[in-house]
Amino acid sequence: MKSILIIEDEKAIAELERDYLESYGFNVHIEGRGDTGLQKALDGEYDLIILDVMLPKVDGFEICRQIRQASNIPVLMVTSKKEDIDKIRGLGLGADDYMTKPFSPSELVARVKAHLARYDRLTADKTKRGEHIRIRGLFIDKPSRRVMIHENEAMLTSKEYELLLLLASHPNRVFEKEELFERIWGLDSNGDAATVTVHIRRLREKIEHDPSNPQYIETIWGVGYRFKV
Amino acid sequence: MKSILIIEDEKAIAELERDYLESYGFNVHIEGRGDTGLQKALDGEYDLIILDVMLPKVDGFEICRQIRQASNIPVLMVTSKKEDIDKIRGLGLGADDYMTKPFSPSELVARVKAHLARYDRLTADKTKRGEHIRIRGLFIDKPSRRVMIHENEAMLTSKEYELLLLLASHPNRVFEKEELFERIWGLDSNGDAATVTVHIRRLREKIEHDPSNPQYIETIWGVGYRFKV
DNA sequence: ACCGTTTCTTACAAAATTATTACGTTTGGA
DNA sequence: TCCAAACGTAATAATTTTGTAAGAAACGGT
Repeated sequence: MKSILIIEDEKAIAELERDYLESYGFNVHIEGRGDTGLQKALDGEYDLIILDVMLPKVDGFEICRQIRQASNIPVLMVTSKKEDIDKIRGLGLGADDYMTKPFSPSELVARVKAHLARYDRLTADKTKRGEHIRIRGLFIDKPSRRVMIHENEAMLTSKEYELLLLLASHPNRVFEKEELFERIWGLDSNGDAATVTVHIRRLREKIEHDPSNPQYIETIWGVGYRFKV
Repeated sequence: MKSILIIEDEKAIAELERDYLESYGFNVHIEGRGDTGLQKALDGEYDLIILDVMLPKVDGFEICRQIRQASNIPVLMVTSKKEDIDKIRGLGLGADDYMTKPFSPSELVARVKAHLARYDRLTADKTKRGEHIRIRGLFIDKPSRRVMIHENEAMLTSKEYELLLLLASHPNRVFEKEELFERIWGLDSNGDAATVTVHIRRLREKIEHDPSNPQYIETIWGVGYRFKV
């Protein structure tokens, strides 16, 4: 779940925003002052910050500048004065968006979603080409050895991961059980290929919606398995 | 110099945009049709695309979708129909911004600049720059080699600091124990990787709230460790 | 539809890996 | 030089993963 920090001294506005955002499944925290807000913002625990311009102690411009020193997370500035907009732009603070009060809550949610999506898109991009595999609802990130199945992380053991990676790296190719065993367990290993069956089963348990009717790893009778695409 | 592609069938509008953008030092190219525009867009020679929704041959929605398959460059959609805005959002095309005609040229330039700046900001290599790292409640200051954990300084020893820095410099990446040992102790070192285990333990003792349920440094069974983010 | 073969599925025990603690040695600063 | 902190090693405990076996189910050819 994404977390949003609202730095806003008008309690009524802040709570309205919070209620709306929470109803869309966001995790929301409110800070009423500039100084404490800045501290929270720099904690790095939030995915997006909604920042009022006029604040006690430290104003929104300064907070935005300081956030940008430390991170690139989306900052959405809010103001009631139209002339602030030019100032935000002119100062080159690096705010991602700005809205003038009053604004509709649905407009706020739409923008928040858009910014979060873009941020994910652009920062996920640093995973260079070939460092991850995406096939249907399955996502394999090699550097982190993580596997996501429809947004949820599948906690695979070492052997399960290697098995999946090998299969998914060669979509549709059929691997004999013996080959799988040799490539993952090693040529010298003394076990037998029945082990593969059990591991395939355990893997399916974790990545398939219905392990008995697998969508990803298909059994090729009398031969072995393949990753279906 | 940044290059901008305008895909727009109304010549007058396109040329107005072009003149204005050029006066701000941008390199501008105009395409009047959807199909040729898409081709140009996929060429990868532009830094930003201004995209009209209603176009001959292929419409703006489709172009946007296809651009997003291939890259993350900023796409600014333009339309004269207000209801298109909701459509752009609803479809989740990944457009970065949208403007309704008529709009002021200075507004256009301001947005273009903002999107280009953000894109540069987010795609710049993260690990290179920065004297410090901030992830969740953890703060690592490289010049002073100090580590703060939720406002409190953690007194790390040399090896502990190097371990943490290496891990935190590559968030989520899994390091094998052997690699950690080699990179911190040196290739020539005669010890073994079990040492890493003990140091990880000591490090956790200092930075984790509950060292037995680590929030930062995760164990990857059978492989090594990684800094979780 | 039957039968031999292959795979699925489950449960349990063995094996491997990491966590944790303790202790002796080394290092660097006072 | 002395002392305290840092470090490496080893032994043990705790935990997770893995291999094996055995009965059930599914398949394919006849």
